[in-house]
Amino acid sequence: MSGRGFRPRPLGSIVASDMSRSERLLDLIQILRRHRRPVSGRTLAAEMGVSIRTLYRDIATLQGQGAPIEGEAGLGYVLRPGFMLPPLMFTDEEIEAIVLGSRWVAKQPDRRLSQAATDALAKIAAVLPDDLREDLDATALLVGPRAEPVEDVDLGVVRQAIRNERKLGLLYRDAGGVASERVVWPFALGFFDKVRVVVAWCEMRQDYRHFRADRIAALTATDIRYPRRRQAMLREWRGTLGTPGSRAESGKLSSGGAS
Amino acid sequence: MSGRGFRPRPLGSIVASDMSRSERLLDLIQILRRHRRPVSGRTLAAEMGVSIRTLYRDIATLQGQGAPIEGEAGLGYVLRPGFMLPPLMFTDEEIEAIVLGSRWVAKQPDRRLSQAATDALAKIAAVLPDDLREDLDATALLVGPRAEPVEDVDLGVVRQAIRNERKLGLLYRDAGGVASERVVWPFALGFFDKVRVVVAWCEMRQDYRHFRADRIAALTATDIRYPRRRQAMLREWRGTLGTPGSRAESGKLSSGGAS
DNA sequence: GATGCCACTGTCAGATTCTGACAGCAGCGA
DNA sequence: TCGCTGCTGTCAGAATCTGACAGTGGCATC
Repeated sequence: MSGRGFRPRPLGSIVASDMSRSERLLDLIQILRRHRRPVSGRTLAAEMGVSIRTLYRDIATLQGQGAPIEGEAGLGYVLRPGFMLPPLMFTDEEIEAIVLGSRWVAKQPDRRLSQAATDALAKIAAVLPDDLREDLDATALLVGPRAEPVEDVDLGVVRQAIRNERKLGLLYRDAGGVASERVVWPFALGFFDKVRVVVAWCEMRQDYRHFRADRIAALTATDIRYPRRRQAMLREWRGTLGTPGSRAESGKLSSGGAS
Repeated sequence: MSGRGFRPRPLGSIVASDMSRSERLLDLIQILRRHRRPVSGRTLAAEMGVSIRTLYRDIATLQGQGAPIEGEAGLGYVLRPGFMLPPLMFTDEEIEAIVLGSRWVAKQPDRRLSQAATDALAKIAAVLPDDLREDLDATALLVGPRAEPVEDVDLGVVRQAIRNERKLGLLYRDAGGVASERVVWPFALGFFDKVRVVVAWCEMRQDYRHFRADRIAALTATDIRYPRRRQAMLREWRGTLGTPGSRAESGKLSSGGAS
């Protein structure tokens, strides 16, 4: 009668029977993620209903696992950005999909992301049984060279700006080769036709524009917060697209670029 | 001193300190994966150096986790195809790469794989903290409609044939629309220019050929094992490609298709 | 239908592990 | 110096896990 299909739990539990320890470890990470500033061990212990001694033990265990938790005396604990995926059950095809997708990303022009995909693949491959890995080599094969064109700008800057809702200075060269300098409010970083595309509100045009990453000549990060919420702009922008259809990432872009 | 970076272990250990139970559970899955036919509980127990009673408890626990283990009296235990990923530590960018890649796969023509990617994404999303999920919605955005053309054939048949090294009957329509019937030895399923491509040895041409999935009119699975090893053919085929370069999935295909 | 094999459950004492409390050291900023 | 905090050692009691034993029911073979 039991377990058919995987049912995710609100907070990952590693093993059903040991409700306490393993599950608590996952919870601890979630709690740490919630706090941006350092949290004292005592606070964490209280939040988990456990003694401080145990908390220290738990942290040590997690660090032994590779969790990037840093503790500094007088301050507290911080979790370096990152995330620990709890154990997940995947079908062969789902793993195939993930591996194939990651291999595709690894071949994309976005250098940081490409590297990240390679790293992720290595981590996944390290825990896969040999036979499955061999299957994947044959079946999740990607043919074709790395996608051109490689952009020179550091898209990490864009990601940062999006995450923190900051204005961004842009030196852009449009399809005709005409250069322009703009200040934009970036809120999404998309893929279109093998190119990464920054989607933003353009202060100059007073409208939504998208910018092909390979045509961006220079980026200037700023500390200036733009006045709107990222999510709201994303929704609004989606509304302006032709396809109203599916909820997540449908739509199309005109072929040109910013004007 | 402690944990910087994640170091994968040969066999996943969930929690360093409880060397015994949680780690044993992962091992058990690995052992089950190795055996294709049913294994008796006693065998498993012996292989793990544990009593039968404990083995039953472990199996129950795993099933509670969602592991697709099936036991039948008089036979033994079998693990339905699938794999349980142990807890893995990913950076934000690595998760972004995985999600982006999976979203890309979800938009590909291969229906089964597309569905698998969607399922995998749902599982991952279910365990991600909200803020990270929001970041990903903006930053791992995929723009553009589902890739055309959608093939009609069931590529699952091809996967099966590759996995078991069986011959495959093919009704193929080439670029000029000319139909032909062939028997091929499939050994890889690749991606090229938005189309899935079956790579195989063609008995008719006595050479390696690739077949665009959208031009395959019909597939016939057989039980006839082809005389060579999949891996060897894959290596050989790679050798025939222009690019000798990187080890994994480089190379290019001529634009045509099979002839 | 008798027999053998096997999956599964209940129970219970002993082994193992985890936990909390107490004590103590070290780093850091006020 | 003081206060706050991270971090370690130790140890007894609590919680959990484990193995042994007993018993039920399904299935195929003799």
